[in-house]
Amino acid sequence: MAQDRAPTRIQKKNRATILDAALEVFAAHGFRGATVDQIAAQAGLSKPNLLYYFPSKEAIHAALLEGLLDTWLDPLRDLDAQGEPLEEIIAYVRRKLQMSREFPRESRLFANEIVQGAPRIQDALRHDLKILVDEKVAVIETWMAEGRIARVHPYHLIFSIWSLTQHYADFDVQVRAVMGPEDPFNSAPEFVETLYRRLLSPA
Amino acid sequence: MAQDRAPTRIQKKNRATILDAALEVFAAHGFRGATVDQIAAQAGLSKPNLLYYFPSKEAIHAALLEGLLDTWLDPLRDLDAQGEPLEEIIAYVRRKLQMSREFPRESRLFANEIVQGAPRIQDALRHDLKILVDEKVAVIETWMAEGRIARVHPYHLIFSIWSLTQHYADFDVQVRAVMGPEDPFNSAPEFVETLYRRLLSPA
DNA sequence: GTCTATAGCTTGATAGAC
DNA sequence: GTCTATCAAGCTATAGAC
Repeated sequence: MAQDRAPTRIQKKNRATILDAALEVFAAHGFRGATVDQIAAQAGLSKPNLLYYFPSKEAIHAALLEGLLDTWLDPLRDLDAQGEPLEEIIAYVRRKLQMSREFPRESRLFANEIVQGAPRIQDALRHDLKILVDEKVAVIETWMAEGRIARVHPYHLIFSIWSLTQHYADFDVQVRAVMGPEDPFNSAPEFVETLYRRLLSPA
Repeated sequence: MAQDRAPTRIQKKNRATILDAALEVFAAHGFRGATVDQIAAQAGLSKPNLLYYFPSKEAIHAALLEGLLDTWLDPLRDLDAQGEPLEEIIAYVRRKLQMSREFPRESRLFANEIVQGAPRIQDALRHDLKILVDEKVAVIETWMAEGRIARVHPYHLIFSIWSLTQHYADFDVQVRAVMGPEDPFNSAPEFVETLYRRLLSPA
């Protein structure tokens, strides 16, 4: 921030514009592949002006990741231990798929980071992410023990939901290259719902 | 190549060493994030010596991708229309998971490329990949029409196999951050096999 | 707050000795 | 075939005018 006072409207607006531009560029080229020039051009600002709002390229990237991990995990947080097990999980899958559709850039930003070894968010994965997943795995295990959903490895169940749903954002070009003009998001929801109903319906 | 004659043993060995080093570095940092210096160091050569074997960084990357797409699709090519449908698909999933375990660097090389829009292999995706997938989708649709496996969207079925199996290579750090010391590959095969048996067993 | 100009570094690739 | 030295371009970040 340029000053210690509360940000003005212009400052808020410019920071938001920069972050949106940076999301676009980082998602498409990775941290190293993105240049400050590209981000500035995308944001409609000069390079020094952009660096007036953020001290460095690194700082822009960090600001993006920090805000995003929380948002990204919201659908899992909403998984309700008091709800009907199968429907809760299906609803989680649907929310996750919807995020891939609405926020593919955010998904690819994370994908870039994690494929390359998560050098900047490994701590967050080991702490925040692990704690949340462990908590929800406990819920799922209870449901399985009560025979309300079929028994499968709960961690792999969650990984499968992540991989399946994020695939449509992260590997979008490949999916579309194979499917042609048909929009994958038209048919994906029904497929994933069928998959998890058959996998988890009590025997 | 340095000369037009057939490569000597030393040339072959050095080219192989360079490609292996480049795979390591490109997989970990992406094309733009990798430097020729890093690759040379990893290969135990000087930078000019490396560029004696390949004309440019671009050429090394292209050589890697070219050789790899074929290998990567071999498991799908092996899907046999004459075999027992469910067992053929399960065997495909197992082979694919095994490749993620044995060749995680190759998986991440592709992941980096595709997440960033596949600028260098989009043509191969639209031609070679699409042709192969369309052919195998036809086989799967026949099986479904004959009632030998349950009916699901065949393209999404294949995407699900790719995403599920490659997730263990591409998102390895995240998987391990969540699961802790336990090796995900110990329990993954059983999970994916269960998943596809329940999804595809005829009603 | 925003710009032009530029410092200072990293990187891909080449020259030329051995 | 392999090296040291180096060039030219591209990059992040800053200086300083307005």
